[in-house]
Amino acid sequence: MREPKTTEPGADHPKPGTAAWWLARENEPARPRRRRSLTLDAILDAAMTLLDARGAGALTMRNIAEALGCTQASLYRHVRNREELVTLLVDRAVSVASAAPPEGADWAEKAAWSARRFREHLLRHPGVASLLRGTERLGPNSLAGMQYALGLFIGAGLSPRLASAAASSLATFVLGSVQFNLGLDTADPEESRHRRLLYGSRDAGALPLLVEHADTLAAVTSDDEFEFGLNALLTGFRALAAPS
Amino acid sequence: MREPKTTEPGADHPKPGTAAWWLARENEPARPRRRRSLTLDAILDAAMTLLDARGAGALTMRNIAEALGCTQASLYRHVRNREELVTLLVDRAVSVASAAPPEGADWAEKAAWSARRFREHLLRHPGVASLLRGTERLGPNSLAGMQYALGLFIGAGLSPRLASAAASSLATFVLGSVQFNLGLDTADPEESRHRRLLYGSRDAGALPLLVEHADTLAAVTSDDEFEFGLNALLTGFRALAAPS
DNA sequence: ACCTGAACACCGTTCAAGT
DNA sequence: ACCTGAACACCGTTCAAGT
Repeated sequence: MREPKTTEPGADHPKPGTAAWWLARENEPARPRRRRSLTLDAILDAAMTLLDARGAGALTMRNIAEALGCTQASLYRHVRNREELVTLLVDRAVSVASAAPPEGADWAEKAAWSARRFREHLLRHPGVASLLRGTERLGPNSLAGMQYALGLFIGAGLSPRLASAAASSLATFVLGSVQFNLGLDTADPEESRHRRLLYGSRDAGALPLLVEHADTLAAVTSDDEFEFGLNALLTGFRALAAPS
Repeated sequence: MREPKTTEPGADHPKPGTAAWWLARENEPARPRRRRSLTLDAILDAAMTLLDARGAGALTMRNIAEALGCTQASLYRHVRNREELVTLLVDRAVSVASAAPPEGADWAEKAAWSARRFREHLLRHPGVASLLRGTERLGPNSLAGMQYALGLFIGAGLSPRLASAAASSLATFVLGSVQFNLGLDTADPEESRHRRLLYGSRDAGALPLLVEHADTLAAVTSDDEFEFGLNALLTGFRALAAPS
């Protein structure tokens, strides 16, 4: 947001989160292992604590520095800018995705289990969900999740290409369903009541279905939506995997 | 973000985008129709122009005011805060969703047409896509889209409840697939090359499928992902609508 | 009744100067 | 080599004062 005056931003360095950036990162000359009081891990830990405790709005360089007892400027010794910090934080926060589902289940049950688990993790850490867009999923933890999903869908009979599309679709759906309901407690009876009022008071000529089914629509929770969509996606995967 | 010192934010007024907020909005005493040089519509027009031309990062109260030739403070006479402005802007920018698909197509083809059209609209206006989260979809234009989708899925044989879940799932998927690839041109050969390098250079012990299929995976575009996921979702809807 | 000017409390980022 | 202090150019929001 605060770009330097003369140079194009990112002309020198790839944008955090891109493949080029992750690649460049591991080819860097392995930070001189001096006695450092401040480490990248400590910064990310502090950032994660802050994010969980006070939300994405409180994730500022000043607050992170304060939590660590250093100055803002010190952070820039470990991180090129805030975007880079967020990219690293998000990949780290997403490690749960590679937890192993119960053995003995078929591929669809395993995929559903992982998707639900990922969603629950994000619901417990809404700050992470709110940061988890734009940023591409190419960090080590995201890649581990991708490897797992690929194995599942290839095992189900999809080509590597389609398995990749299936894995992305599922991740997109999980993330989208959390983000689209962020800060919106659809299970809250007060919110549900307001939605019923809103639907019911629309113009019945223009929006007849909303008016007619106001009660039903207002009662649908984001859990319902998620379960239905997950079910539909996996059913679709199964159909598309079956030999035509 | 800048909350007043003593009072809880939103203790007085509902959060922009919630059902309660949209309801409260239309019950307000219909702004005294004086000669006003500055109107809400003009503000939203300027904001939209700014958003398209310079992106979400440039959508500041200062820039909007400058474009209109007024001071920042004047904006607050028409809008309670920036969040409210964004909520109104997003609903307005989403009106395209209610365009009518070709007649004579079946419900699944119509749904696919609308989904593609919505996605293309968002891809052409990435600024809108980047703002279109959190904010719930309860504005007039969102509701029009919902009415349309409900009609489609009820016509396909789903109950109103499931039709609502289907409509939400589809919207979630479209939005998620755009946001998840924001600023990431998967069709860019340079980006694709970097992804191939990244996948190919992983540890073959831990991530064998990524290494083995690096070429294939790097070639998958976000268009491919979207088409596959859309197809899967609609196939799933069809299966779940059919009498078991 | 409407709009402005000026301030307030914040941001991310940089960099000379200290140790 | 590492960290600090202090600044710079921005934010959103408020409010007394003007017209």
